[in-house]
Amino acid sequence: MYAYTAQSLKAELNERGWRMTPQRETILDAFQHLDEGKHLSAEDLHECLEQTGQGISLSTIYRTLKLMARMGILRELELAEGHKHYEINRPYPHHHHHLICVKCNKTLEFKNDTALKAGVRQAEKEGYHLLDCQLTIHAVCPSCQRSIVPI
Amino acid sequence: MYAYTAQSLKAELNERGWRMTPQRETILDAFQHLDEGKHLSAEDLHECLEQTGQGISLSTIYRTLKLMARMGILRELELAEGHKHYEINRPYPHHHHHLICVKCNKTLEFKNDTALKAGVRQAEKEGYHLLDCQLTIHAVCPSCQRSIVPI
DNA sequence: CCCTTAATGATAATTGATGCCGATAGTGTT
DNA sequence: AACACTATCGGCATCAATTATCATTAAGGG
Ligand SMILES: [Zn+2]
Ligand SMILES: [Zn+2]
Ligand SMILES: [Zn+2]
Ligand SMILES: [Zn+2]
Repeated sequence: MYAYTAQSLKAELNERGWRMTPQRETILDAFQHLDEGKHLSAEDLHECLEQTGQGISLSTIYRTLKLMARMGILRELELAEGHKHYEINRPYPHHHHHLICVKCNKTLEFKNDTALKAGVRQAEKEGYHLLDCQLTIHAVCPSCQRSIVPI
Repeated sequence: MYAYTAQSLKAELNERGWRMTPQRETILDAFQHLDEGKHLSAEDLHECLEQTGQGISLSTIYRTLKLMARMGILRELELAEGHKHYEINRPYPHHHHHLICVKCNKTLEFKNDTALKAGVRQAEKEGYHLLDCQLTIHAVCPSCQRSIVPI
């Protein structure tokens, strides 16, 4: 969980016999310039890059998101919309968690070092190499509690 | 997050103008008798009930799992296999979290009251009605760290 | 017991994600 | 700088998990 640059990503890829490509750099760059609190799905990213004239095929987007998540560069989030979202995996003290309303899908971010430390400690204890640690809260937000809409 | 019975489920459903059905009771019962550490997908549950002669259509299974998750009776888990898993949402001190190897999908359960409390406190602070709180750790297990298989 | 309508079951449709393959282009080497 | 090797790309076909549809059934309140 450290901050990646195009250079350090290339180094890590080459070390494993893999390659740096313009597409991978573009995608890393997109996430590095994404505002805190924003999360992109594969489709989101695809459209977003299309609009800035940096179009990348959807296949490559899916492949790269999965690759970067498994390298620990991106966090794979299961919010409440039926598909994965991604954000860059910033180290402490930027690390945060998510509070999700299951009715309206509104998502709040919050920080909690205790939970983070608990995750780090548990991974260490079991000898696991940590990639990401997220405290996810499913709940009903105040306005949805008042609404009469079923479930 | 309290322990449901067929009676209390019926009461809560009726209160919202919904109905208790044999299928819903069967599914609640299946999860209540599931060993700790077991997680079922919709397909798993479908086959499992089929074998004990309590067959329920897959449509109803999907509908009921989603309903119960949104009522807070079941926890919806995003493990590492591309489809959702469910388990009953037991209150403290049975409440637990998951440590997942992203390479082999092996999943360990562990308890951590600190993380649970942090989640409860955060939900309260924002005025959210808590349904579930899970600390999910994505990592690489010791044996997968030694393996040469790419990512 | 009856009426209203929520819920079921069977099937079709959707869709997020992956597999495939010929074409392209990084990387290490000569 | 040119080359060889092969990882990666783009476009498209495919898969599998989930959702939508709708006629039929049955729960629950009066
Ligand atoms: Zn976030
Ligand atoms: Zn809400
Ligand atoms: Zn569990
Ligand atoms: Zn593993």
